[in-house]
Amino acid sequence: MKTLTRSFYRQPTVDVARGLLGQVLAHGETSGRIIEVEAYLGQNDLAAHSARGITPRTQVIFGSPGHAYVYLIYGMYECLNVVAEPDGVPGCVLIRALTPLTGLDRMRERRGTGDLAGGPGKLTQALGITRAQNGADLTRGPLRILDAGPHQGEILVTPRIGISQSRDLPLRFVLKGER
DNA sequence: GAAGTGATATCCT
DNA sequence: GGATATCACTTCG
Repeated sequence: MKTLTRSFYRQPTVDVARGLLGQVLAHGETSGRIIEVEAYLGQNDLAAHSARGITPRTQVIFGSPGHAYVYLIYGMYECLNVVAEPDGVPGCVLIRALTPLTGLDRMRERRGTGDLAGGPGKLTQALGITRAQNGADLTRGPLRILDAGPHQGEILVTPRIGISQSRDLPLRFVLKGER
């Protein structure tokens, strides 16, 4: 499988979000198919971390596309985002859920029992992704997204989950039947 | 349905 | 400098 190239990420955030569905997120021996994502825009989107401009934490969102934005939420969970849009333009895609493909034993080791990658905080644990990967290049290195080709199946579009602002925007994308 | 957890941003002195 | 409110979640009851 080929790794997704920089030009794929250098697109409008919503296009990157839709394009990521069905692709394969891989970290070392562990990997999974992306089945649920959310887009976070830079403008007119108060739920986005980048909404109030550039800060030490949000600078990678404004940086080069195809890099990872990893942050800690609620004191205990990491969330993985993919930076979209050209350099200097904010926009990122939150990876919300995977179906595990390889390295299942390793994932179980890291997660313990129960669901492996059905939520944003779970999949980072299962793949061993932490803030150490913040800013990592997804087109090279151990953390990558692979091009699995076009997926068959419908994309469901819904409002985003777990946010208090800009709830109405239809920016959550799910592969139908994979949820 | 609620608690737990700590970094971050935005106030305040 | 310091205090406080908020938060793109998970787990256990």
